[in-house]
Amino acid sequence: MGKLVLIDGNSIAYRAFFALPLLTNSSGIYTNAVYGFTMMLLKVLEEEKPTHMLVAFDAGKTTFRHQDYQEYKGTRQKTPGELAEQIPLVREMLDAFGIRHYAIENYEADDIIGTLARAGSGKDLEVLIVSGDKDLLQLVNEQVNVLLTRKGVTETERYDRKAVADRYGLTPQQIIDLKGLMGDASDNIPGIPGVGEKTALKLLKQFPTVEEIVDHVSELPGKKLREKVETYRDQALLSKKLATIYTEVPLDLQLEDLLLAELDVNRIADFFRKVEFKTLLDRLKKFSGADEEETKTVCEEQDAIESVTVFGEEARDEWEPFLKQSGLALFVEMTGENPHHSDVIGLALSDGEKQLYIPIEEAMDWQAFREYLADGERHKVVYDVKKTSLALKRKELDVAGLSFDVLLAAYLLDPSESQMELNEIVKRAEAGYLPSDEEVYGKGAKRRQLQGEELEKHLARKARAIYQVYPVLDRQLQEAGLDALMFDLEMPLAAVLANMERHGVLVNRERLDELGVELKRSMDLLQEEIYELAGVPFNINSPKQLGEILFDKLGLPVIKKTKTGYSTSADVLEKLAPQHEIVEKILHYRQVGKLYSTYIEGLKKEIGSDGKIHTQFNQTVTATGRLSSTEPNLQNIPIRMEEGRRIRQIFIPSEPGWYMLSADYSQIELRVLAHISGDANLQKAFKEGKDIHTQTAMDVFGVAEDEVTSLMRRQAKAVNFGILYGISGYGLAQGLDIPQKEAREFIERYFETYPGVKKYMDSIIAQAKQEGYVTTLSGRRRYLPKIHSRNFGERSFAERTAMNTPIQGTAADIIKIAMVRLDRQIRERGLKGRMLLQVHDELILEVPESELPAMQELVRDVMEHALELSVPLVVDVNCGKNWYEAK
DNA sequence: CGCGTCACG
DNA sequence: ACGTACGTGACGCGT
Repeated sequence: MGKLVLIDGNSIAYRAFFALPLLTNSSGIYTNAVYGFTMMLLKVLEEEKPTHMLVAFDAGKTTFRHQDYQEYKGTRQKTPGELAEQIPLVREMLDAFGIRHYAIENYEADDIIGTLARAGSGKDLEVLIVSGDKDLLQLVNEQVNVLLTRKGVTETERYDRKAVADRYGLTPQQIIDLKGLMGDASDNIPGIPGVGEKTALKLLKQFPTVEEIVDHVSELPGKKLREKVETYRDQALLSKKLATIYTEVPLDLQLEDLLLAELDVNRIADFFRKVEFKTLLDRLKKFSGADEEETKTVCEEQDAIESVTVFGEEARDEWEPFLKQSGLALFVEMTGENPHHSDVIGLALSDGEKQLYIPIEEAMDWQAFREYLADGERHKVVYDVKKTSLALKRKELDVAGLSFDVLLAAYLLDPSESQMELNEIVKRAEAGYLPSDEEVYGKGAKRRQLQGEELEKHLARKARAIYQVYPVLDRQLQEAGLDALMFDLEMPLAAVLANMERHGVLVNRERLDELGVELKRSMDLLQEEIYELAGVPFNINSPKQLGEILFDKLGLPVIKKTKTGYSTSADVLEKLAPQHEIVEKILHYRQVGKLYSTYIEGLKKEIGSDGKIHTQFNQTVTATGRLSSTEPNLQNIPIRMEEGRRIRQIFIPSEPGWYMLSADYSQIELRVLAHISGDANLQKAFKEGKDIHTQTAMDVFGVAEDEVTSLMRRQAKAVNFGILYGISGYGLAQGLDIPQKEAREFIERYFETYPGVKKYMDSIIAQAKQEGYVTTLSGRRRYLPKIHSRNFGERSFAERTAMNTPIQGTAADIIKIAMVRLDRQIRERGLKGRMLLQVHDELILEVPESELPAMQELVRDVMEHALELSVPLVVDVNCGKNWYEAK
């Protein structure tokens, strides 16, 4: 029996376009949709082994559906130009594969697919439909399955009758009824207003079709619902009709026309070369009969390393000219992930043709190499500059001229993909092929250290990949206007961070132990009391067991549920506190338990033999441009509650008589908002040095300063936070624990007071839709493909992100600029004090007593003038004998 | 290894 | 009707 695969061309191209970053090839042509489409196609060919195939496209703007309903797809946004221009290329690609594509006036791709699916199953073919559109599910039957894209283009979900039933509780035919009732915003199909998926499914459980539902209106539950169904009866029937795929399109092709011929690998390879899909050339192998000379050479060229030399003493003279070059790629291999606790194994260098592997002992013993490393004039390209320099400094090798980090470049080009592996970067840049670390090293327990030739070859391969990917990324950075951010900010910052990490923060071990004993005692006591009140001992840390005790045994009311059972989160427990004295004890136990396990035991494990903690500041993780901190995370040390705040007492200066100095920006994000929104009122408040939350309370509640109650200020503060996060009535209601209606009124009044902010929020969303990304003041980008999503939740999330990212990201830019400048100033002035930590809007330094006045002034000056905004930046500086006291 | 929870800005 | 506040990382539990 044969297999017919039918692809919804527009849908897949659209998915591919938004799933992949908007990358161009060297002639400036956008190719992301073609690339994604091709990936999907290769996957289907590989996994499904079809005998027949067709890709259906929509033809013109109007279809037979417009006769019934003129507004059909009336709200649909215009296809972005960057996508539209790729459609002819998609057709060209299909031609290269010898795959038929088809469009016909007056009908949509769906109808072509429907017609052929019926024809195919009539001819005893197994049929598989590939689309991103759930509507196609209506075509499912015993012979017809649907493959829906889930995330991106290559992650898919297969639907047969059972899968449709599991997901919707409906038969495939009823998908039409579902849409008839709930409508479809993206196609502008109205359905019944006020009926969503939930209500529609409920109705369809009662009666199987729209027709029967409207015929039995009187038997439906709820007066409102009956009225709605009654009023919109015809609209529902029309909607169903619109949603129904027409399966009798007059097609001028036969099933035989869709028969797949053997792939013409050369023709495909020509196309791939034309559009510069270098990595896809590799995958072609699987389809070719190995004797295809051309592709074979291309592929082998790409993954085989012929020339790797392992450095030995005898070769020293021979390799010295190699080291004279500037622009070599350098990769350093360590025994583990954490550069503070791992050892260096060896290094690999590449000039794109020759690769040299040097075991670390040899490297340290080779003078010419030491000179090469230390020479800032000879540039080195690396993957992860911070880790590389930490590794080399650990071996007391001087290093200079690490001038391009492909990891940082990849991050700036698309910060949504956190900590990209080298093979990912190479794949995206279409600059060759590299296996993933997981493939090479194995994962979990199977992870192993490579040895001998395997190690040498792999590192050589990595070094060469770095060399090859560098020019691509360098050009992409320039094209995106991200080069200044790269070379003037992130690269210099990496060096600053490396020094902070390497120096570490000294811990007062004695104080840590004291606090530990105290917390443990408190925990044991609370545990006893909780067991007593519960009448039975249980694991308080298990949400499952705790839920059973609170809600089953003690019968407390269930306020919120999670996927897996009762919610026992703090906000739920706070509401239950008045009902039973056990609740307060549990809250306290949780708090103390957290402090003990994360901050006492957790930090203890991280103290090194030098008595210090060396965190890692990750520069390529967050989507907004902030840093993150791991192993341990020193950016979330408690401060809000006094009990936890004392943890800060354990962090002390590393030299006797020195002080901890903390400098934090006051309201930096709201000031950034005032600047970028240009709102006159908000700017005025900051220029006059007002307490911003009090000012907001005065404006929003229309009262004088002395009439602002603490409740009003608290609520105004929550509104200000909400604004920064991309406000919604629901979110603010949650934050303040008030009805949504009230929250919406607050927001409305806020926007009346600060109309510039409202204007900014609207325009930034429009901009995100237009450009596909948003930027910070320094031009840092974040792509938001989901801003076009037809899924409300996804789209709303993208919109909030569009509002928040420029604010959070600009604040991140500002403190990063300050750090680079402060570091330079400290060195130029020959000061001994040094930066230790950064906590998003705060810098922590350790400083000798004699430098305190100068350093306070310097830090404040540098931080306040990192970027000149239309409102002043204000920095508070404090110092003390430990971090706790520097408040 | 995913989930719930909670620490921070 | 939809279903979230934005950005992170670490811990303990239980599959």
